Amino acid sequence: MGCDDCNPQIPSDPMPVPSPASIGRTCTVVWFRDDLRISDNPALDAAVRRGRPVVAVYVLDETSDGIRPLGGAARWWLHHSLGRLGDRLRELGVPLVLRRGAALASLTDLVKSTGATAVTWNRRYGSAEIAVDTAVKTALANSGVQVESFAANLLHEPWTLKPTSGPHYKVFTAFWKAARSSGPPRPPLPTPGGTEPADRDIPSDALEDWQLLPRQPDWSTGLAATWTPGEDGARERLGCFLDQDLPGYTRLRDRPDHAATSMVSPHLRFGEISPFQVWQAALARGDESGVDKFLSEIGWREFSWHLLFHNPGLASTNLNPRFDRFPWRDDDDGLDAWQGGRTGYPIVDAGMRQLWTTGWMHNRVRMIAASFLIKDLMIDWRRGEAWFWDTLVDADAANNPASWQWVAGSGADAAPFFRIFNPTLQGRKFDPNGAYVRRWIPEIADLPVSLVHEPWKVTTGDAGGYPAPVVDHAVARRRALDAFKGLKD
DNA sequence: TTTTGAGTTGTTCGA
DNA sequence: GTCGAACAACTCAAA
Repeated sequence: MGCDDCNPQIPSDPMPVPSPASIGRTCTVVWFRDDLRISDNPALDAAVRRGRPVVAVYVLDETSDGIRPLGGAARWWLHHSLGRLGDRLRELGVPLVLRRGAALASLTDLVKSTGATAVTWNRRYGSAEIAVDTAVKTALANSGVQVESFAANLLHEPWTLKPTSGPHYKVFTAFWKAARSSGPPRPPLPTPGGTEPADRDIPSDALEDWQLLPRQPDWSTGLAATWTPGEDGARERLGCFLDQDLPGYTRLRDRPDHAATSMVSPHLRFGEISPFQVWQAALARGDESGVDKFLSEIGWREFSWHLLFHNPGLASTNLNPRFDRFPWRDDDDGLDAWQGGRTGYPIVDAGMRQLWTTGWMHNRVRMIAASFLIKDLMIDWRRGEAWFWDTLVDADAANNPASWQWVAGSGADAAPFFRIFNPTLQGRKFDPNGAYVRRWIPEIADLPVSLVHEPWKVTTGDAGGYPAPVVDHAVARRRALDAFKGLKD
């Protein structure tokens, strides 16, 4: 992504200063979740400030009620991110303990065995996660352990922004206006210094034993070539974006044939960088054009979490119940073609292949691919959401379903029903030379620009075996419009 | 309480 | 080739 030749202007962290070891003192446990960073981490900061040895723990919880299992791409990312986090914590004198199982049992066991007198963590906002955290807090408090939680992963706690009427914001513009006028986000916390070394013999799972990495087949080669999970990779990615691409962001952000977007989404997803850090770094670029546009993307992330907090069923239930009557088609062949990048529409297929290879898809192409599944194939948005959940490295519990519902028209502030993307026009408009589709679809790499987004018009030869369109867009569009008409009362 | 303006990302058709 | 209107109504948020 052209990041080798730039120097991020974000200062690197100071070296930790170890304190003298002490024996027999109580420790503080920091429970890491979607906040795999040591800088601007309020829970870690508070634990270090207590002046006792600190023990970090990550719990792979696949059993607690309602916790959504991680997708395959996310498991790959988690493995590498935990590895990096462990390294950085070790430099601070903090061991990272890995436990697998229900969070409640894992935490109470760890607290008991270490004799910890306090536990800290940064808040989560999904309903199942909140239920787990509440149960853990109650159990620990009942046994005399001090528990403290912090705001770390959103600029605004979801219950703090409220419209003058109604329970919560449902329109982005109003939400973001209120957010921005509520005062500037706090500055990021500095990286903590060293702590008293903790006992290193606390039993921990081995990361390898969790088997988060794909085997037989190992499909992660493209992911490894694209990403550097971890706090350092996050800082470098953001720095490169701000230095190189922010000035042209407004103009080029919709162009998948340019690397003009930040690609910090997976780092934010795993909390390797905080929105407070992103905010401060972007604003430090002064009033460069593109800053507000970029910050509003952070705003959409905030809005999605706001929606999830107030609508726990976001990933499974139409926000607009009228869509419960929508006549979704049961089309396994269509779904298969879409997932495999074989719909016959180059811009859709290029996106789906980019997703499969790298765990990421350009935002503009996500909209086109989602619109195609929902409107051209009339396949339930939940099927698409599930696929993205499994294959995206940046899928989070709020952004992914909120965005799918937005495209479907069933969500908050949603696209109007008549907005049906024409994959040919979108391809011509946002990939005018065809560089993006050629990169991901070698079958059509040699077609002239005039045909590269409409390979079915090729009369000589067979476009290298590239499939014919699975549906005729004009026909499919008509069909979708008729279906939407049926939703009226 | 009522009113009013507005609402991320588009396409097609006809003049 | 360009441009404006139509495409549905509805809900939200603030005055």
